[in-house]
Amino acid sequence: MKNNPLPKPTESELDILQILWEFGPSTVRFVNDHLNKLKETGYTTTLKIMQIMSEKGLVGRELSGKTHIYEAIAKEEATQIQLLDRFVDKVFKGSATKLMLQALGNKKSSPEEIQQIKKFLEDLENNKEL
Amino acid sequence: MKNNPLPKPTESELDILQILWEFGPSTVRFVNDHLNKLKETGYTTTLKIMQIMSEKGLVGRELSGKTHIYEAIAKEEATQIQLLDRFVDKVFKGSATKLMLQALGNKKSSPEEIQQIKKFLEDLENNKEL
DNA sequence: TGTTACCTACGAATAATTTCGTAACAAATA
DNA sequence: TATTTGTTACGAAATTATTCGTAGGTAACA
Repeated sequence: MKNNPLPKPTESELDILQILWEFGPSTVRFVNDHLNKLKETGYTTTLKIMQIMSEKGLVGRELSGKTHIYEAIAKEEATQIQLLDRFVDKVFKGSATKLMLQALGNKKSSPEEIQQIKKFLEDLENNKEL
Repeated sequence: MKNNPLPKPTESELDILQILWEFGPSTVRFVNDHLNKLKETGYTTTLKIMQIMSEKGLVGRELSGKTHIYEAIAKEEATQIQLLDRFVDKVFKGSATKLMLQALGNKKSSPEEIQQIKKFLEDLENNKEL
């Protein structure tokens, strides 16, 4: 039971977190079934990784009957921000603007999404506190 | 001398690419010195990774006297886009918009940068071809 | 009861990445 | 000439992440 900042999840761990974030507390069986829609993964592989995540504090678990129910402790937004920060530094030398222009130029956004972003930018300009 | 798509660079390889992108063709010594401003790294470690990058085709090299001059073959923008695509999929389930709102909300952008992004968005709306 | 079906725990194999020691060579230098 | 310095090549150790086999348990069930 450490009290340290949560470690950066590995790729496999992130796959599992995505499922826990989307569906809430789940069994290994449930997570593994969903994982297998994405990529072939053995049950004990998923189990092992979830056990490791539990040791790291990324997830919590409780016994329900004979099986464990796992729950994400790492929160979705906080994890995204943590990874985004690292990524911007590593790949865009810290320039979030560069990243955004690149993302905008490359991935197609719908007119609605563009509106959404514009609105957000205007809010940002009008009110520095968000 | 393969003709395949360039592989995704590892983290260490990316550190080296950043230096080659910034300073142009360089020796191992030069790259290692710059790397050491970022993190302690032995000379032969850097050499080894650059040799591997050469095998993978991420960099080219030519002999100049007795030392090699290395040059990035993987281009900066193309590499950033490649990594960004993967990242958006993995971390934001493919939603570039979500990523941008997060990046905007978290990293502080200057008014000039916000203007730049707004202008870009307007161009996007007016003219789908950029 | 015995067989099947699930579950956990855990060690170990595999794979991918990073680090570094050592050898060999050549050029500069004391 | 002998030593120091700087280079490449290469193998292998170390580290980190992933995968999986196997053992042991319990519950359902034929």
